[in-house]
Amino acid sequence: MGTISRAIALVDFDYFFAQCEELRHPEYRGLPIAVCMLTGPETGAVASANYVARGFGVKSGMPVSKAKALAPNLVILPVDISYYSQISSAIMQSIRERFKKVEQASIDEAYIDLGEIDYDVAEDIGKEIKNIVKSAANIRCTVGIGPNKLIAKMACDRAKPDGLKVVRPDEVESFLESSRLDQIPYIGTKTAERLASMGIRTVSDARRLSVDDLIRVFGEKKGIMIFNFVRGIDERKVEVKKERKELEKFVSLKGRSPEEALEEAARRLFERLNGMLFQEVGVIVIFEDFTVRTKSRTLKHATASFDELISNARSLLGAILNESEGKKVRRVAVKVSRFTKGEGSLLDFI
DNA sequence: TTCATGACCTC
DNA sequence: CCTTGTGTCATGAA
Repeated sequence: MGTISRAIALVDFDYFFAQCEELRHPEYRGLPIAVCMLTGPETGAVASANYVARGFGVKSGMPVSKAKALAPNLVILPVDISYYSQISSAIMQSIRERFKKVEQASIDEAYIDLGEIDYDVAEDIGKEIKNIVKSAANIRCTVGIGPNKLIAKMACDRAKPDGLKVVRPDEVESFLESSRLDQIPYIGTKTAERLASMGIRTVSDARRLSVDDLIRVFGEKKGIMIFNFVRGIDERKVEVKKERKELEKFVSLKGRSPEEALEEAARRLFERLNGMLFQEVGVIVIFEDFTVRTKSRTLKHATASFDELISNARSLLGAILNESEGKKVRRVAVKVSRFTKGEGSLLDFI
């Protein structure tokens, strides 16, 4: 008989975009595959790479040119989000049919609250989850199980690909101590560097800092979060219905004027809105030197009108361009937020 | 409260 | 060989 305690599972579909492509292109199996966001025929960045490609050192975020240099026979495919969304929805639906408390965290991740449970049983459920994902769409995944979201996530990261890892409550301590600081969610490069500059390099080092010290350096929320996370404490709930808070659409200029690109962004954003009411409009401009400028405006009333969207977006863009004379624009985005329950509904999650 | 910006996540 | 696309949250100033 194992421990009976609350357990949360995180299921994460392995190298999801690339695995979806392997599904419909069996002929590429065994070859290195990179699914890329392409701006031109030869330029862009890797969004997802299969493990054959990763064996050559190909990683997400890497420029396509570099990926090609690393992996000679690299198969380069463009991102096809709507195809991956269909597969994701089918899987998520199957998971929801079996479990009550499911929180979809992204297109390829979901938390499942297993409640108070014997951890040996939880382990079997982990295997069952893997089977559900396999049956629903023939997709391989990794499942992490722990006493909270944090440990479930870290267990999952540790077990990829095609893995299952259970961290029991009494194993949390040693599990954390065997983890690097930057393997803790929300401790990214910047935070890790900041900690390193203070001489903090391991989880044990970080535990020696007081909450007050952490708050002084990282601010209240983040300071408290780091304090708790390095101790394996995480009270976040599995939230079954998460509502989207904002939606934005980026567009590259590709020779057009910023105004023309803005119009396309607004149109495509509006399509996805599907009649949803919004009360805030924003514009984001990314310049050639990668600096970012944003402007946003709260409207008097919530609206679902395209005319209001585009006219506000235009004036915000004008204001930004005015204040940044002559700088060349790379991309523009239109953003809407402050949704209110209207007739409409947002199309698909993510 | 509004607005701007930055950090982080990660396919 | 600097890159593409979203979304959330925190913070600080106005």
